[in-house]
Amino acid sequence: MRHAPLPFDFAAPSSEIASWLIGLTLLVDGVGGRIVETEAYDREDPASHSFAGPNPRNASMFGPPGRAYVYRSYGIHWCLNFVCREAGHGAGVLIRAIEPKVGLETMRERRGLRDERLLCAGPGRVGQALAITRAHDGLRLDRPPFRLLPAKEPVEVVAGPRIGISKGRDVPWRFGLRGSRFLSRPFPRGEISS
DNA sequence: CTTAGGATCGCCT
DNA sequence: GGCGATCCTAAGC
Repeated sequence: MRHAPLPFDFAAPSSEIASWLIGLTLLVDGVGGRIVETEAYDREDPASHSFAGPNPRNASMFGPPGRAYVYRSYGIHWCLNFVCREAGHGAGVLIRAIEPKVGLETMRERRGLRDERLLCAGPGRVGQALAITRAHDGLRLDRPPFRLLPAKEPVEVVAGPRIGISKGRDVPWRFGLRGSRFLSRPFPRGEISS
């Protein structure tokens, strides 16, 4: 597939942006790697934090696009999203897995692990490896500490059902880099590619 | 390989 | 009081 040029328009639908992000490099304070797994969420989406309307936790999801929405998962993990659509809409893309490339030792220390494969294989692990906290909530993605870099080569993107949700399993809004060994989980065989 | 339980917080009914 | 856009560890097959 072909990537949208950077900087692309975060006002696009979250399902499109989620697939565009696969293969791009994300750095936070110079640490990170290649995005290999994302999930899209939208307002009319029972699995989305925005489904029930604005509240203090999800406020930045209803803010301007192109910013971070950071939430606390299960009271323990920090998870990073990119806000999509127009301000007030309530859409976003969850960054679920990254192929570690830059700052490997920093990420190993933060995670307390050596195994590269497990450093960023899941949204909570990404948060820990990139030291995401509430302080990042609402920050612009086109400025430090964030950096989003274009892919060097075209990538093959696969899609499938989202993980860890009970409602909204019907839409294939999980996207991944085909064949990557850094996914949080493998994609079901024979899934759609683009 | 799969399954089960605990940690721990914010918003919901 | 219940339930998550999760992860880790331990135990079972």
